[in-house]
Amino acid sequence: MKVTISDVARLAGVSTATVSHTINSTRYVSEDTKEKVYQAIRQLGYTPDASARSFRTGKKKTIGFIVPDISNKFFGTIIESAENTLSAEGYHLIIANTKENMDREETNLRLLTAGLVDGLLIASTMDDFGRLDSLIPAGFPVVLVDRTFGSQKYASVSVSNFQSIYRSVCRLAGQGKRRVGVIGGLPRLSTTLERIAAYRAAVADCGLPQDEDLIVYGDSMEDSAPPCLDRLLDRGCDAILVCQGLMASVTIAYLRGKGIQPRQDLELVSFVDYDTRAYEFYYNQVDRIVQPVEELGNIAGEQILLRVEQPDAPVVDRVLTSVYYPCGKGGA
Amino acid sequence: MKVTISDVARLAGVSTATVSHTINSTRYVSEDTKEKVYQAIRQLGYTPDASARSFRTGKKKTIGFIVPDISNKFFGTIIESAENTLSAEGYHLIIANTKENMDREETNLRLLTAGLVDGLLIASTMDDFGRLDSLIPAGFPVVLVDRTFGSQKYASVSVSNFQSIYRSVCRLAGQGKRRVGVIGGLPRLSTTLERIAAYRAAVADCGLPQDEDLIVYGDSMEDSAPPCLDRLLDRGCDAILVCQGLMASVTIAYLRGKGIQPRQDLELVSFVDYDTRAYEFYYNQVDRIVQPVEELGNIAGEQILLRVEQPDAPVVDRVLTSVYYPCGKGGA
DNA sequence: GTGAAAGCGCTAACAC
DNA sequence: GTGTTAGCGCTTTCAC
Repeated sequence: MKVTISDVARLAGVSTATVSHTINSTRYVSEDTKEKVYQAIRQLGYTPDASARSFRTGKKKTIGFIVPDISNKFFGTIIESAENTLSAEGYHLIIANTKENMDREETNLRLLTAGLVDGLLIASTMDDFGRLDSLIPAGFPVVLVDRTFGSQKYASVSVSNFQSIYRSVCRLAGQGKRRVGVIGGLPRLSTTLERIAAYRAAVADCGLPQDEDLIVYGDSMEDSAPPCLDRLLDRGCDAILVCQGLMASVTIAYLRGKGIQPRQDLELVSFVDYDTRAYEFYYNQVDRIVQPVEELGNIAGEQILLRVEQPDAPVVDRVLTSVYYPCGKGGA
Repeated sequence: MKVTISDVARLAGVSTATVSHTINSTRYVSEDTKEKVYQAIRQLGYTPDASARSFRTGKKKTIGFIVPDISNKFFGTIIESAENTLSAEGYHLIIANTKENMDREETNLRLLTAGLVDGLLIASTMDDFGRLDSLIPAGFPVVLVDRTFGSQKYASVSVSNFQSIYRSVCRLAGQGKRRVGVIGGLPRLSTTLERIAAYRAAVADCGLPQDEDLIVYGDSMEDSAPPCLDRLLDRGCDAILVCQGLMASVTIAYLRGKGIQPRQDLELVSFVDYDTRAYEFYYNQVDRIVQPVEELGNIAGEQILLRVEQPDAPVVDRVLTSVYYPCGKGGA
């Protein structure tokens, strides 16, 4: 049957306390005793039971991550770097996929906060901060990732694209483009709001026509890109800004399929969520906005660990910035 | 402080046993009593503690998934569909990323089997079945996903690409292509072995030159595609088969960047791991081999649940098949 | 139809 | 430097 700490204690001729302390290095144990304990552990093939341990200590050594779309490489990469940081500290990651669905997010929040995890990373798809907030028990360690809300209640890590987008539009204007269309993600997301705001500001400042028809929204999933693009092409754009990585890569493929050459026929500014090297050939005819995806995940991991271990640490709002690479140039 | 089952029992004027049975519908409770219990639960905002429960019952309602590369959309999609199946049954998913590193896989196996999860999905990067096997406690529920080993010891779900690859090569030969190059993933993986075997068989059967220089291997990660491709181009291929989705999409981008038109300058057969619709324009000049990725994930989820709930269920080896779509045609 | 109470395996306060 | 033991919150057997 299952080998317990008492079995080990008995065989080693010591108390369970000593075995526990030996395993956890939590008080002094003489070399001799240690040796006896480890010997017994090996002999019995003992592994401490994780459930019993977390039950006893209240720590699960597990962080939950509520993600809108795991199959999106953007989130896949964030998860990867967060998991990296967490596993280095002995934490595990539980993934919950919401598919941009608020009810699924609600269900997952309820389940995960019920003693399953020590803390939560949330890339929320909620439109209403109140709804999110009401689902989080008081004092529960939370870090908002990528998508934020105005409130200072929870720590957050996000990327500001205002400057990148603003510059990209100005540069298009400087090249003589007049009708600059924009494709955004889900309209309710903080990321989309900021991006569209930057676009509007630049369009106004550069004296471009402020035509609401030039702004179209997708649902942040792949399939929504082609219809968005078709609408903008119908409306006679001479440049298009695609504000979401997944939709951007689909857009480029779609354009090429239609025989429309980026750069020659249409100026394109595209979000790139991936490691740029492998894809440089794919994006070589478009202006790129590159988000620091891995850094986002790393910081998210660090921040949630901090909050789990020091719940009273000051709430920080970390805002990273994306980099704008005009086509043909190397730097920003 | 924390609200426990005793608090609820006290307020409802019943025993903890009754509260437990009410919550879990595990023995008859009168309507009246039920009402009192639920009332107390609501009033106190009680949530049963998941750790205590799993400690007591030994069931964690959690499955672990050991993945080689979360940021690869292929695995992202498998995770997504597996999580879907699991969450419908109240299970959670813990992700461990190995980055195709055997030592990381070993560490994760040790951690996850130590009472953290009820069962394990493994897309192993191991070259040696013995090493994997020795890390899994006897009787632990395991399902091998995508990558298998000859042994019948564990249940598995995988995709056979033999037929697709064989046909694609024959078709290239039929079009008069002679020097067909192939790019494989990590040589040690069962998936790579089968794919290269299919290639060899077809090359031999079709009477094409059997030149070992036409077979190159990457590491199943993005960055390895361009050098592989350069080597094959140097060796004068008139057709190339890319046997891994991530490397395939990079290959296409790379070719286009070099001004080499698939179809015109070079025939291309490419693995496509994604939902085909959104990307059809990207792949419209290449022959495609499409794996049933979502189905793989769904079945993986079902199988591990089966094994967790009935450890003595017969060990099955589910082999799905990919579909070959010659360029320009709709069906297989 | 419901209650009393044992105990899952571990940690940590207290005792020596 | 090490042992004794209470008890974490829950499920479940046994009893009535």
